[in-house]
Amino acid sequence: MRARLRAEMTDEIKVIARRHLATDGANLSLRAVARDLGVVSSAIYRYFPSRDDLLTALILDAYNALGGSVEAAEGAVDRADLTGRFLAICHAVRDWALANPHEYALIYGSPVPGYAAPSDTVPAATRAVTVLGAVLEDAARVGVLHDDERLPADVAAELARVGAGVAPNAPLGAVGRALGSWVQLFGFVSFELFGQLNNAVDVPGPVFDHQMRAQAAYIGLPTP
Amino acid sequence: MRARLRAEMTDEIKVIARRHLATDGANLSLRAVARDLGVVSSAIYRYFPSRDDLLTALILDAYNALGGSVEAAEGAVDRADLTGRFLAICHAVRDWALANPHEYALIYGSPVPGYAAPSDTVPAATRAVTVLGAVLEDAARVGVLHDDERLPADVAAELARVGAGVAPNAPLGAVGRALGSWVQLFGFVSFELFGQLNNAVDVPGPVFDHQMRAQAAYIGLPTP
DNA sequence: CTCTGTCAAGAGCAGTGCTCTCGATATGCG
DNA sequence: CGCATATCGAGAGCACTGCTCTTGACAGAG
Repeated sequence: MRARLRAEMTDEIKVIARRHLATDGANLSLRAVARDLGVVSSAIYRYFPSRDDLLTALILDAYNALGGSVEAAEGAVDRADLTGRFLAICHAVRDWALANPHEYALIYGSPVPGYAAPSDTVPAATRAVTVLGAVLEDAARVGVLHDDERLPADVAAELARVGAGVAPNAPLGAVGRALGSWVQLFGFVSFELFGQLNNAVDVPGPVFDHQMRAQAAYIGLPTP
Repeated sequence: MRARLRAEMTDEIKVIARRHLATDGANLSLRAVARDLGVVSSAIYRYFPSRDDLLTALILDAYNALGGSVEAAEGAVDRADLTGRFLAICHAVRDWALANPHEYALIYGSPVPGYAAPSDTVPAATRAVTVLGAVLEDAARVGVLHDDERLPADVAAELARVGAGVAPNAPLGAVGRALGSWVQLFGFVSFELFGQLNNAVDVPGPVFDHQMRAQAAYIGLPTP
């Protein structure tokens, strides 16, 4: 009972903090949140030991929101349509990022100095890439992925580590190409959101879609 | 004479600010810089109208430093070795970023909220990508680049805009693939620097080199 | 009914960006 | 050379920040 009030208060703080995040960016002011909540600043410390802990909670929520979006979008696609599932993942990431730019910046932008993400954010952060791993794994089971024989030993070792986590049965060459696509996906979204595409690409949407389709083919996913 | 003292003071402020940037991250404290300089905080305002203007100066310097590194690295490679020039660019970007992580975060990380980069940073920001454009242009002149006939009209239009700035004679398909490589390059560096590769890739160097070699081949640069 | 634990409020500390005023000092002009 | 002017650093001060500590009110348990 008392615990439920506490949970409601915690949620309300996070909601208002998210709203401030959307308007004022990453430099979140505890006092401003407290003002909006009609409460004195020190009261916030009853629920979050420090501003960094509030940020950590928001980061965790952001990772889970993104992961949930990706899971939902990919889950709505026919299991046999591997390229469609891949594209659903890519667009889910971009759409979520465009809808929540500051939360995206919070988790994929420059890390807050002096702030080290606690290790309990790792599982939440892994949710999205796990979905890609499942697509890769399904593609490997169907046998459409080809390998790359010319992998240097150290590269192969690293890719094996990467693949072991998300797609243990995919050929290493495909893991490498998928890693490149993953990096390109977030590189594109970051460029678009952080203004690096200004004076270059006016309407990024179609370009993004085309790039990701090309990546699907490059990974080796069948073109429907 | 008076002007030279002023220039020296301005430089000294930027040097100390860069040092603070390297230790404390992006939340640069004017007062701390003033303390290190043995001067009262308000004196800084004689040289920079605001903290944002100091940041802008640092951003401009960072863009130019990165651009200079890229130009130097690419310039040291035999003109005929197109893939070598491409790889030199990629490694120059990553090496500079690893050597100056906070300055990299300043220009390619999440933008400071409420801060809009003035338009005079654009030419400096363009220096690096211009070098890639020159490689692409040389490759087009030699005739090694192939096009992609299946470009949707809107994508082709955007790629034409991109290509017009840096490599007007390269086929649009190659421009698109190069754009993808560029995005992947910075995506990789950002992932590595911002800790997104933790728990996945231990030694990113060889993986990076392999990915960029694959990109060179994907763009269509000749494999030596 | 008392005791205990939880809560918000308020004061206060050290730090921040920024503005303003006030002397000191150097520069350029007559 | 002498003076007016422009530039400079120092200092005080404002409004704000995260955070700590103490104080007093209140609800639930025994």
